[in-house]
Amino acid sequence: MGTRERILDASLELFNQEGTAAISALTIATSLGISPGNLYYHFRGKEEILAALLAECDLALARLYRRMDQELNTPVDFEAFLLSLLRVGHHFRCLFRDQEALRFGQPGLAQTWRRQLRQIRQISQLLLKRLDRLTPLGIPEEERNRLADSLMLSALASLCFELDPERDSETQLLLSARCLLTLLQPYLPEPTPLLAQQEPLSNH
Amino acid sequence: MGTRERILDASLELFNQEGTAAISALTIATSLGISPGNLYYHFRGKEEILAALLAECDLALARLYRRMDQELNTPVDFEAFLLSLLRVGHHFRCLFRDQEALRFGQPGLAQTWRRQLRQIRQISQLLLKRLDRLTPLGIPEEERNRLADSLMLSALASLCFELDPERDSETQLLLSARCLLTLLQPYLPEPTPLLAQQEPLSNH
Amino acid sequence: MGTRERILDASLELFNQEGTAAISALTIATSLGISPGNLYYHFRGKEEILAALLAECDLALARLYRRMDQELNTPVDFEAFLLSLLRVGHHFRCLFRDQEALRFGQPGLAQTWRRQLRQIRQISQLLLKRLDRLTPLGIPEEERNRLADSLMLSALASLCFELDPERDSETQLLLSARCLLTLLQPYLPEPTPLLAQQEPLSNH
Amino acid sequence: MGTRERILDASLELFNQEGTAAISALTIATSLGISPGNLYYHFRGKEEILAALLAECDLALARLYRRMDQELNTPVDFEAFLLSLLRVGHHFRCLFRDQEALRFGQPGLAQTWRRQLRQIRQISQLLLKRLDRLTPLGIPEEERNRLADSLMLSALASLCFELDPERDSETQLLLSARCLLTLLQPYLPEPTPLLAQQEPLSNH
DNA sequence: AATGAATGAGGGTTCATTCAT
DNA sequence: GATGAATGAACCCTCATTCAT
Repeated sequence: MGTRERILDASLELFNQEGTAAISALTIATSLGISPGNLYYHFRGKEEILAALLAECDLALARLYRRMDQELNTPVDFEAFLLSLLRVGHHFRCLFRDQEALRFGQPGLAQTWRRQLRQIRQISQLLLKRLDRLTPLGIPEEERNRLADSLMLSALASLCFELDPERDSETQLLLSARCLLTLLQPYLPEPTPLLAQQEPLSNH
Repeated sequence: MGTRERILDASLELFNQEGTAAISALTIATSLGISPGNLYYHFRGKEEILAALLAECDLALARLYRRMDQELNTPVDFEAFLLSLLRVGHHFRCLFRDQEALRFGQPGLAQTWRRQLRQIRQISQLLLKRLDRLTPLGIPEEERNRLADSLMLSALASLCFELDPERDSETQLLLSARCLLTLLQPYLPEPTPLLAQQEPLSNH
Repeated sequence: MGTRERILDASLELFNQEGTAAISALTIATSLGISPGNLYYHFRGKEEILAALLAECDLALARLYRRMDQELNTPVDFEAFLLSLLRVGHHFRCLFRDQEALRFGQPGLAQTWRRQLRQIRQISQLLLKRLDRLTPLGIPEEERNRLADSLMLSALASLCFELDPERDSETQLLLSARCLLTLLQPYLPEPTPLLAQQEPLSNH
Repeated sequence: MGTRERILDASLELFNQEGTAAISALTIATSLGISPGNLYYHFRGKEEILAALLAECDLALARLYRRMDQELNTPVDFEAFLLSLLRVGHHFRCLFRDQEALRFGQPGLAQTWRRQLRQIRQISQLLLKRLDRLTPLGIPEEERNRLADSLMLSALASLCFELDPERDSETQLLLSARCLLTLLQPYLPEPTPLLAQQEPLSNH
């Protein structure tokens, strides 16, 4: 694996663990056993690393969105997608937690970030539109979009705030997904499989 | 107004505007026209200021919660409370946006922050419990709590992410409230007044 | 003496001795026994120190110019002025030697520098105009101005290049002054006192 | 053209444009489209490039000096030589502008530089000696040498300071030459052709 | 209460230079 | 001859924090 990729991986790991503010360029370099000069040979600084991670996240979401367009054919697929989305979000969770660095850093970075947020919003609205076609939700478009926004916000917040920090991350993801499905529950004809499960999440 | 209070006010203002990371102790002191030494006479550092703001937020929420216990008697009151909560959150929005400083700063601060998050979660669950008594939601307690979590997460996220950054903050608050009420809509016998309004938010 | 002044003095000393490029902010601070932070408390960086030195040089020349306007009444005064000018230039010689830092540094610094050069040019032209009134040089204004430019250039170059580096600086100044007066010799009715001296400069 | 020559040419170009301090080895390599390793294959560093340029300048001046010895037969030739000298100086102007790098760099470089300055001084003195033979200047040798020094200093300074930065470089050279000839004017029996011209430099 | 000069650790960044390929 | 990743020293600068006054 090339040095560039190793830097990105290590950075994401460290950023997720300790927050972007707490991690200096030197910390990243040291954790990889490379010199600071080498790190700056590959990235012009911490912000450029963040930008690269943002681009990676962007790409992962775009890829997921394209698959959604093709493969979302049953309500069960919907749940799978929700989990996939949450998984991507969790993988890049430092990006969602560190609003400040993204909003008040380089102007270019802030702009990219806003674009990405808009994209996420669109994905969530299109997701519900798709679901509406599979099993009509029985609400006007405007209300459906508000519902999509709420879902997105809940999802983003679950990445930021970790309601149950003591659980392992996989369980957290499932709990988050459950929470989101609960919001959709009233509009669906029957309970989703995930919600119907008998407490599989508590035996950890 | 005492210097201590002026420092807290100015800090909150600056933190909200530019993020806690971008604001140094000197910046705060300069913006107030006082010396850095004087700032350190009142607070041992930036983190202590954050801790004080956290305590203020805590207090405001506790006060609100006590009022809720007494005054939440009709579904209409519920909306008012939601807005009040959002307003408090918006006033202290830097606290919700800067997860990193709170989670990875002084251990004491991180602990206080986690306690506060738990308190907010409790408030939201009690809020729904109250609402359930006023107009039965028709769902089991567990589902109601998940719903409360989702509401809370959406609310927190709306403080962090600003879906419509071009709108003024009052409108943003109303839009957030609408989003949250949409989530409750299926469980309520009739549309809430806020949702029933004919597009009052667009003519600004 | 205040720290600010001590920094300027030490910087000028070091810049003159080893060149501005070779002297880092840390070197200056260390030579004064103060911390780098303290240096940056007084000046935002090396360029700001250079700018302050430039302003000091500017002031010294302006003061000299005002005196010239009042006190230049005999050809003998002229010589004294020439020496005073050379002395000021020698005191700030690093400014004349390090064209690059001044021309390619901060735009503001470069502009100030160009203004100063224009001022020096004016002083030299006014100096000759004055001299012309005291003892007519017998040449048209245009030629007189070219002569003034040549004098100025010779003077600047003598600050930059040190033709006799092994001599002490006072002797160098006198030799420079002699060189400049030689240029004026053909236009003056009688030898200037400095030129008439019988080799006083060689017995060192 | 070999890589070595291309490096020297590009370096001189960049050094003249932006100053030697502002140009790093990487900048030179990049401007040529070669790798930094390749640059270091040809030169051990920036200082060695400067040394090579210094040697080139040395060679150009020595060649000119030899020609002078043979071809300077009329006062008109004198003007031509002056211009040739100025042209060489202008071509290598970065060397004269960046005293600091040359004086405070490698000891070997500084020594070479001092030798070169002495050579230039000799050339200027021999130039005047030659001129004296063609048209007697009527001054003792000592005064003639001081005159030669002044001429040299003016010439060097005109390379460093650019009195009229807005003019193109060819015009600047002609103006410099005029300035220098003005200094000789009183000693010459008749106006030199360049000075006799009716303002040919202003209609550009 | 308040000042403001001073500290020093640490972060970001550059760059001359090397070396395996 | 040439590449380009890698090194490490040094530099510039910020900032939380202290302390004599």
